[in-house]
Amino acid sequence: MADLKLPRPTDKELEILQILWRQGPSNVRTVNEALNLAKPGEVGYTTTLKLMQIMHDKGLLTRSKSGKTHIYKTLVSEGDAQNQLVDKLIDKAFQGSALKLVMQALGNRKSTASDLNEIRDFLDQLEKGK
Amino acid sequence: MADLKLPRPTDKELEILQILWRQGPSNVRTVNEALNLAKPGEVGYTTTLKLMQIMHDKGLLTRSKSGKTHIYKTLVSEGDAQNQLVDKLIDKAFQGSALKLVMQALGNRKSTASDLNEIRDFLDQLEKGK
DNA sequence: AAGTATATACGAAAGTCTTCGTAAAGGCAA
DNA sequence: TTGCCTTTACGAAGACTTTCGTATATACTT
Repeated sequence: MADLKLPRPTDKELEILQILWRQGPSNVRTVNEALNLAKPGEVGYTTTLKLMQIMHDKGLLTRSKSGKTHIYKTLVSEGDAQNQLVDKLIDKAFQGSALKLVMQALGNRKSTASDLNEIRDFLDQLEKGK
Repeated sequence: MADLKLPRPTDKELEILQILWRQGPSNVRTVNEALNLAKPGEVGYTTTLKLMQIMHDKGLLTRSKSGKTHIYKTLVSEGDAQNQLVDKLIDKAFQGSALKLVMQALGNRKSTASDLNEIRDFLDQLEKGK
């Protein structure tokens, strides 16, 4: 899967990627339905089609023909995409400091005690793993 | 300062905000110079001017005349902006889970031991503060 | 075969972001 | 005053995103 760069994943592109990550390879219709379920405003079928065609042109998706329809698959893993987005945010808004982002993310919203404990465990594992 | 919504802070807008957060109230020339210092590609003076005018129109900046020039100030605090960006990222890419974002941010880049300890302390404070 | 439903392809419009050229206004110097 | 330098204002171009209408192809049904 590796290191494909999503140059500037747009909002809609991200939504479509999310759907494909969850549903696995899908045709346009399925994606369009999921898109409309998630959000209030309707999105036309051809709009979704066009978006996915563009993503295919950009190399974000592959497709294969199954009968008359195309089945699309993502070429980026969710983790890779998340990492790139986090990197970008750290760079653009947190002076390159992951620590600052983490503190901001934790500080300004309510976390449950079990969430906090989960992070503690995670920190322990990180240090062990060295 | 409070809760002004930056609707979709663009890359350049963010850069300009960063500069204003660091330098404090500034005129266009100063901001333009800082912009060009930070990055390789030149940005024309009128480009910077236009961007700041638009940000003023959008309500992101105020300005006051000092002699012939305008002095611009931000209307959003850095913390507020960071929070909005983090919220958006959590929503768009981490299924609304701050925990997931934090783990991803910590897991996939190297953190120093003192960073990790700082986070532990921070977690302790969070729990105490309840 | 004809008709219907579903898919794809294409092109274009509207909106936004970034860029800059050019013109106009204000102040300073000779 | 005349001319130069700095600043602002305006407008428009080019790129990109999202949207959809329309046309064309492909299959299924009767």
